[in-house]
Amino acid sequence: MTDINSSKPFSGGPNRPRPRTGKSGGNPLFLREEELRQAIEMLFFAYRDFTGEPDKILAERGLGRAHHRVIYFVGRYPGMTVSSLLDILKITKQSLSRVLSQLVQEGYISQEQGSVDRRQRLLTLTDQGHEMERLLTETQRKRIARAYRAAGPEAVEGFRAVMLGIMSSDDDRDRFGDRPE
Amino acid sequence: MTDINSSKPFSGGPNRPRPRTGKSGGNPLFLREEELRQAIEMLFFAYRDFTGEPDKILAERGLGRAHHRVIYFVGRYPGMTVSSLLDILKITKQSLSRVLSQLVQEGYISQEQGSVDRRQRLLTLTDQGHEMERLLTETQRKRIARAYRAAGPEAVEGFRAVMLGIMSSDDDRDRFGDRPE
DNA sequence: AATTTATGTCAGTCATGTTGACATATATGC
DNA sequence: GCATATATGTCAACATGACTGACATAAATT
Repeated sequence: MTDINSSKPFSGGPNRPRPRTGKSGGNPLFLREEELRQAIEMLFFAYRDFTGEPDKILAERGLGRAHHRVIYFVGRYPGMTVSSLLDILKITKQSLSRVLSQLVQEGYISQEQGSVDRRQRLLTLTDQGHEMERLLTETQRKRIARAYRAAGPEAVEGFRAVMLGIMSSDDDRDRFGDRPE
Repeated sequence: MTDINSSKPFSGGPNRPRPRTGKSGGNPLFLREEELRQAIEMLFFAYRDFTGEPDKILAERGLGRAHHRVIYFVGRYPGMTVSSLLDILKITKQSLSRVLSQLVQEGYISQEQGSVDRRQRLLTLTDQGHEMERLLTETQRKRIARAYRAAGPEAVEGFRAVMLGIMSSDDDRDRFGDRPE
């Protein structure tokens, strides 16, 4: 076999596998089922590619996706507390601890005692942290910008509405309450 | 402190962290930056919740998210080959191998020698595999259905357009070429 | 007959998540 | 002031799922 087809799965030929759709032709549920499955797959493919570039950059520096998340959200909410971060990421304190202390140690994040509640360690990015944040987020911002531009403003509204609907909690939806006017 | 606020990060008070937006007020790039960051975060929150329920079900049965992906795509493309699966998942052969052989051993997936190319192992779900696939996918289908219903058909079109734009490769976009009419 | 392809496997490593227990400092309620 | 709750950190042990690199086999292709 030449390699003409090898990079394209299911690229043709009599034995090309076809999606299994469960119900048969005229059933009105058929389309709905197919539509929903496509959404499931789109989420998988889009998220896989969305995280791919930052993952590469991180790996070159001995960091992982978990570090990216922490850097991202600390950059987004400067002075946030550890518990806020735990609420957002929905991982355990121990999982965060490992990642966070590494980031502090390697100079990406600085901790400062809270003035109101002195038990809190308020988290902020160092200059190095900001630089890394920009480097990582830039790839994702470009990707989204490209998709938004290609799809148009109405599509963007639709995308946002569906994404909000997919989330489980109102608390998370509320983060997006203030639309950019 | 009472727990009135503890479940809602940033729920108020003078010290509530605010998003850092980089550029200042009147800059037209400001809104764009905020809009793009919201998209980045929506992808994170939506995907986190989207995978949460299946992950729980899987964990109860000693399986993980990787098993779900394999079960899902084999259910979707019955008779698919191992290399097709590798192309879709974009993981290494070794990573897939462990997951796949466990699924075969535990009776979720059966392998059959290809008739055209006898090197191939064509993958299909067993009855038990189908049952598991339904169990797992049902939670995600319901979630998407709810989001689609709430957002409306135009929003769904927009969602699809943006998701396609986020993907890296035309090969993946092509999977969604045949719209449900 | 030589090469390529499809698949499988072994050994080792790393990142990231988990649970459960325990420790410390600080804040809050009575 | 004392008891309790909260915010944070830390230890040990473990599982999953990704990786690399090397090697093996059978079948297809050239």
